[in-house]
Amino acid sequence: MVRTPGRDQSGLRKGTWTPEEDKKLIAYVTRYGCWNWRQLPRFAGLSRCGKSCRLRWMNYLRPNIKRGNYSEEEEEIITRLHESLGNRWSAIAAKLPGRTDNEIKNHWHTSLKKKKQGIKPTQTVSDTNEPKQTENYDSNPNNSHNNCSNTDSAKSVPSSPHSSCSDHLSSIITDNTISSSTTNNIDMDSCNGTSLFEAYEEPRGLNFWTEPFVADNFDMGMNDFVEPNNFDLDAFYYSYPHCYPVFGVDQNVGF
DNA sequence: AAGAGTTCCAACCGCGTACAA
DNA sequence: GTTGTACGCGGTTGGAACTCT
Repeated sequence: MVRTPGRDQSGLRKGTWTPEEDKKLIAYVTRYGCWNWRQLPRFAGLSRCGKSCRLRWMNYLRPNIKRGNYSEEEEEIITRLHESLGNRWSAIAAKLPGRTDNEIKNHWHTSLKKKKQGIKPTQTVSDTNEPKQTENYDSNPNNSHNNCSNTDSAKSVPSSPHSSCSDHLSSIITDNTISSSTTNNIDMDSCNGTSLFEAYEEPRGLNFWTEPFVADNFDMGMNDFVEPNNFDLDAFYYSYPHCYPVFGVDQNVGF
């Protein structure tokens, strides 16, 4: 499922994102917003192309992203919209708060298309009572803060089992820098009617409004990224359980 | 137990569009 | 009108996880 990390000809990293890279990207975007995706990785201390950063943020790290099982209601909406819009996944995603076009596209090809064609989709782990262990954020059974378990009980409620997780995320890192500087990039509709501004809490004494982008690390070099004050990795993984490392870290470490 | 086949989804790639110079 | 740059979208792929034989 994950791609082998590698580098392209220009030395930029490719493949799976590491938790460290995620951390850098989130820390940077939540503080400064995505003012220029092409330049962003350089200032964020990432050896990635801007396109890759944008994709990672939009499809995985962005607040309010709903992950996991689709409710029947959501599937119905997707099917209906696909009939009218065709493969315009971004347009469909715009109607489904918290879902990304990529995720919808994948779900369509793996499940809904077959359902529509009358083919019973192959039963997968997610269709059973067994939580799929490959998801980072569900891989730690001892994570007492992870309320986003992929259990079947979630199927009985309209929203995704991960919605609570997303809500939690948004309340913690919802960011007016993002909102103000990237209105084109952040789908405001995906906030379930709650403005990113409204839920925003000033993180750890930082004032995003009074601290200009050029603040402390504008003139830094490629690898001189300075994390926001008192960046706490534990707090980070608490807020972003789905970024919890899959490899190289003791999965049984609870929060 | 082990190898083969299948499924799923994160990530990549290329193209089209928008916009500024 | 042309060119260059940046972004967004949709199609495709890589490979781990899972299932089957």
